Amino acid sequence: MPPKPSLTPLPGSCATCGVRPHDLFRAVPAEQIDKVAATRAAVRLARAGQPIHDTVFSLFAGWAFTWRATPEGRRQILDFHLPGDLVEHDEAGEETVTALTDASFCVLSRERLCAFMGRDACLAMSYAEGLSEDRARLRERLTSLGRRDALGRLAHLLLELQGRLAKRGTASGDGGPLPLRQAHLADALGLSVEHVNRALAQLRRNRVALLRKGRLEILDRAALGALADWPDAPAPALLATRGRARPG
Amino acid sequence: MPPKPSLTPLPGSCATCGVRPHDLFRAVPAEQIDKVAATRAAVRLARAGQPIHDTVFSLFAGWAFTWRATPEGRRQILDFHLPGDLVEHDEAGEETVTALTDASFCVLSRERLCAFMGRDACLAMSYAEGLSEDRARLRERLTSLGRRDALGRLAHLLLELQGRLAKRGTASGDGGPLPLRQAHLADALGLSVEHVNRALAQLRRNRVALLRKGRLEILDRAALGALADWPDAPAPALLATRGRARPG
DNA sequence: CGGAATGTTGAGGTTACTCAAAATAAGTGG
DNA sequence: CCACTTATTTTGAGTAACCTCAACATTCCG
Repeated sequence: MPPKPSLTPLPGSCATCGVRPHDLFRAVPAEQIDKVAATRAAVRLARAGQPIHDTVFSLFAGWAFTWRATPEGRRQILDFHLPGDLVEHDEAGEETVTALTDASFCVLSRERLCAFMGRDACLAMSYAEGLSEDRARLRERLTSLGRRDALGRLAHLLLELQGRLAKRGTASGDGGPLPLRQAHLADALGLSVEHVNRALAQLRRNRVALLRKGRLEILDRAALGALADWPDAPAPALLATRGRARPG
Repeated sequence: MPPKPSLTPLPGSCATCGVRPHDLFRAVPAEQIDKVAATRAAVRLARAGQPIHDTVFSLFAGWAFTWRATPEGRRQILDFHLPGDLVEHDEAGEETVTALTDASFCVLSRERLCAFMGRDACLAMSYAEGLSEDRARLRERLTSLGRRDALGRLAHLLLELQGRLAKRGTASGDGGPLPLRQAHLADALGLSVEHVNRALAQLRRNRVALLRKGRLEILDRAALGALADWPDAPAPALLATRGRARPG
């Protein structure tokens, strides 16, 4: 028997590539598609859980994530990558990229890409735009880890991912595919797996959101948004149980 | 009597600007300096603690920081800005920029800057490089807030800032100017002021680092690095007191 | 069917928070 | 330079959120 066939069809030519409208090359006019194709060094496939060593690639199908290990064997997930995302990392650096699901991607030549960007300022700006979005996302996350409690962090991340999926047409308003294990959530949110589990249970119990079998179902978007925004102020008791009641 | 004179001399022409070697325009050749000057809409000065409403500017002297407010009146500091940094933000967005010290800066015209970058791919790449550094810094911070304890977060931030200063020649290996209040540290690290104070006290007590009167003095760089890297593993008991001793 | 990975639940401990107050330092007007 | 006010730092006591450890249940997959 041949190896299990990929669940994700391989990308065809750049001209017909389904994710191109959302990726780095979205601004490149049709007649220059061949230049895009020229930056492509290879098309590759990674199984779920496998590290990806290529230092520049454009994700075509599947999810990936970038993380950093701690000496104690823990990890901090720095970002999740969805189809269409450009992913970059130094081979030398402390950061690692791992496939979250089976994933296929186009490996790009850093040299050729840089050369292309050096000539085409629009492409360079499109690249900058992507970096700027990354930064905005990281700033949101930083705010989460710094000033939101477990429930707020979780709600915020769920909404972030749902929003990114929706932008690609992969998710509707009330849910979408979300192939994360609770361990991934924990490592992205700076929490323990057990605590994430309890927070998810709370969302489930209160019919706010449901995560199971790789799908997220948002049952009460307003409540989820209120939690994500911030623990207390904007949410007028949409959830009964936010920890035990305050003494005062 | 005229208003208290600024402590920071105003920038002269772009050609002789002291921070240009470290800023966005570092790659612009000498004969095109006039184009740089053309993107400059104004030179302005902000007093310590004042908000800066300009949406694109290049910091010339002094410090600033970008932060986000929570409905409860708390804040998360997202980044600190040093001389030479390009600072951007949406006026509409949730983020605010505030001068940390008295600061002078060149306000840039977003239109003219974009036009310049649209023509000059090198400038666009230089801009992208800055964004990439921002992202790397934010990733480090995210790791701090997610997986490091208070002492680790503090050590890491102090080293980060010291490193950035050193790159500009403003700090030496064993210290430099650091005009932050403990409240800024707390809001950047996701801690309470009191806890930051205790952590600083511990660094002081153990002769690792000293922060007072707007200056940081690093007494034991190795120990500080060990703390920053991660709580336990790489640090062979350089500090006696890391919380109370473990029972086991 | 059996093993491994993942999810769930409980008990007890630790870090960091909150509240409160005192001690310093930094400004300000006289 | 001093009296006064205000901001910042420091210390303490009690508490809450989250963690760790340890089982156990469940799902996944060969």
